[in-house]
Amino acid sequence: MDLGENNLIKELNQGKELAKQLMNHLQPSSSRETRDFLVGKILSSYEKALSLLNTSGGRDRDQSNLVESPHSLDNNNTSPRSVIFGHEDFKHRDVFKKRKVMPRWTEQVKVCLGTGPEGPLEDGYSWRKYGQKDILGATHPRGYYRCTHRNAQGCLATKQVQKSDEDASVFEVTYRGHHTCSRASQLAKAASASLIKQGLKVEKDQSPREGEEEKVEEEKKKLKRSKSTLFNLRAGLEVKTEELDTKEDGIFQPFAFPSTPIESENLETNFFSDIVENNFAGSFSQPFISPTGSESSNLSVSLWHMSTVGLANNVQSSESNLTQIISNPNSATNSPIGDLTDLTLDKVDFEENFPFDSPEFFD
DNA sequence: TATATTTGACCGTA
DNA sequence: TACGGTCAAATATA
Repeated sequence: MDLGENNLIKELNQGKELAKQLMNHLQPSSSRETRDFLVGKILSSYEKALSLLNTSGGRDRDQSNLVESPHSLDNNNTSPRSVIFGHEDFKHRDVFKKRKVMPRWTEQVKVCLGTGPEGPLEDGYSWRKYGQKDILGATHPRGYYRCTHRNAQGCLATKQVQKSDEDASVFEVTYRGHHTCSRASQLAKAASASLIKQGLKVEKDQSPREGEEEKVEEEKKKLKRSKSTLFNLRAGLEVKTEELDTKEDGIFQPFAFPSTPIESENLETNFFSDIVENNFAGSFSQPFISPTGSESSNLSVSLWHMSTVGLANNVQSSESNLTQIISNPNSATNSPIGDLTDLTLDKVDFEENFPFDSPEFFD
């Protein structure tokens, strides 16, 4: 085992532990900033891990796909709410034009959304549509999207979005490739900044300064649209557990929202409120504006992405599983990790992650 | 004017 | 040869 592998394992383990902590903080009493921070750290950790994978070549990637999962997640598909997270799909190699062989990751997120103008779930990244095809046997065409920063930063992440045949309110989103653009790091930065801002007691835009009213109004408009999306999302959220190709890769595991009505409600409310109030609207570009006066958060999109990226690669927790953790909020208090105080804040590279003087940081 | 989307053509694979 | 994925010119939008 070389240094790179050690680092990779280290990053993945860190991400796993952070995810556990995050789960413990998915309760109303927990600070949103805390969750933001954790999400940011998770994203950062997985991005680092992915970078390591990317630099280790296809062979190593294939090996990574065989990462042993000591404990398979419960196939608790009976949960009323679940989201399916992706897996590495090495059958989907990009064979177009016989390019240089490049490992691909395929992550799938199946979510239920309204069919509003916003379209498929906003995931915090910016995408550009580059194609659409009618798929044989499918009622709806499939849209092809690539990262907006493909040219500028060589980010090769793509995704495919297709409306479900069975339920028009369901979008099946397949992610291919991981973002190498700065967006991912920005998500982490924004989350961390949110935490810092809380510490600095920076007031939100309840009293916008001169010249900012217009921007706030624009944000409100976005928010309004986003809330519409959220409404549909929440209304349409349902258990969508599907059998994925676990026979081959064996690492794709379901993620279940809590089945307990009360906790489920609480979690969902907070979770999706975050999505709507902060992220769907601006794809993280306006993380601190909250016309409703509620706390701002990058949690939702980050978590969403964390879920699709992080958990997809994960690698089951030795604790067994996030499904169990989430389904049983009480586990939070029993967790050996439990408190945020376990989080080593001093590990945060503030200089690197907090370029407050950067114009794009608080845009 | 810059950026994003649409859409028909093209290419490789099965 | 059908199909899925991508390209790129044309068009639309901000």
